[in-house]
Amino acid sequence: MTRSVGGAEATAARLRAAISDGAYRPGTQLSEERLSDELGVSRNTLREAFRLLAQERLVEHVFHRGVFVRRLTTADVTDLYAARRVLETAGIHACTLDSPALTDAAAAVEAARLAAQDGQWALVGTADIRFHAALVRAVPSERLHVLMDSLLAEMRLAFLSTDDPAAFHADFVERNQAIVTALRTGDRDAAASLLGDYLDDAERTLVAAAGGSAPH
Amino acid sequence: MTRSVGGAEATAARLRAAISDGAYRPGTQLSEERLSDELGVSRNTLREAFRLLAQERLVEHVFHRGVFVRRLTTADVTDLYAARRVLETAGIHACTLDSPALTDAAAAVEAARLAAQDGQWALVGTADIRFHAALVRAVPSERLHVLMDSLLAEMRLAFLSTDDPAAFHADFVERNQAIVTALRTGDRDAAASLLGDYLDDAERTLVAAAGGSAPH
DNA sequence: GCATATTTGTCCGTATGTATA
DNA sequence: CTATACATACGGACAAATATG
Repeated sequence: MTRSVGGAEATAARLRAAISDGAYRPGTQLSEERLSDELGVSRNTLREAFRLLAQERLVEHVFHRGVFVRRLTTADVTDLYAARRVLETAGIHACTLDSPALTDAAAAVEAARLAAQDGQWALVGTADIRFHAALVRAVPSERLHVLMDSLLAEMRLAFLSTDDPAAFHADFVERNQAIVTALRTGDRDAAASLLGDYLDDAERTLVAAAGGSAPH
Repeated sequence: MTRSVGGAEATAARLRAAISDGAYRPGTQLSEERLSDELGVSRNTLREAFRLLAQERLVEHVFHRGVFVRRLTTADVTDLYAARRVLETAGIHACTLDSPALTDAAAAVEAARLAAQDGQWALVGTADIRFHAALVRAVPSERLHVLMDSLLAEMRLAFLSTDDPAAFHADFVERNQAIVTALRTGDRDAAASLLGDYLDDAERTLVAAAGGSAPH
């Protein structure tokens, strides 16, 4: 289904990219009038785009006050990782040797490794995210896949809070590789254990980083 | 001109209830002009309500054709149960003896039993749904709770396809009780096993019921 | 295949209520 | 308390796509 260039979907995509890139920092207000003028769309269309982004929890809709780029609290980070543990662990246990999810996960690790060699840190981060999304793909439920994509989009907000988002991802390339290796030998319990450690460490790092930013 | 009772949120709530009650059968189109006149809200407000319901997957938005009450395919039912298995199993394993989730689940079973004695089958269905929602509450992630609520709202569409939605829920009251008993003795593996059987049987029943309805 | 009517998509202007300065 | 800014909702208008004859 193709949308017009000025449609709500396209507007949401532009804002999504801008937020992920850090152009609009967490906490900044997205004024309807200013943005509708800036992006060349009507207020109604912009409001529809806001609704899409609010659904993804990238922006926060405060009643009668406006729309703001979401600022994650430590509670948000904890919540996100609790959800990821459930989904990714289920993915590990549903992952068979011939599962396309395993192939995709392995490909993501390889892409991350190559990007790291070239110093393309943004690509490393994207590949890291793709790896975790691939794990959940082993569970045969598109609804869970959609949720996982949403959680990972929200994670990008957390990454923005770290001093060095690139280094954050780079540290985990080898650990992703270890998970793939365990899955390839059919040792799902070992893979689940490695994943659990991964998530614990990543959560600790991000909670520490988010601790500095005061809520609202 | 009748004064509108409320905004988009209230309009969505009214439509949600009407759909769950079967007033609008799956597949029927929800005309903008007719409904905005019927509910006493403007077209813009109604469209806003449609977006909320589409987000919950209760209605389907076809570009330039309109909004329809969602008609679940067998693939949808399978997908829903795959997602429920992941979430509810995680809830079982996160459920401790002093967990509020266990208390809520037990209360839901008791409410279902009382309603069944009085022949209040609609209440039995509501309590059954509340039981499964309670299980997932043991997982400390609000994002998963929201997803579970969304999945259960979608499940109501599947229940509408059964010949006798009331009997469907009534059959499972005792099995819910058995799960609670297992959890109270701390035997989470037994509870998970009982839950797995429950979900398998329920899925089979609904897939058989949904098999008759052909997709548009 | 074509012309028509109907329905949806988008945008505008305005009025009202609410929160903030 | 007043003034400002903003979100919410309404009604109308026209464009675009679809359905119908």
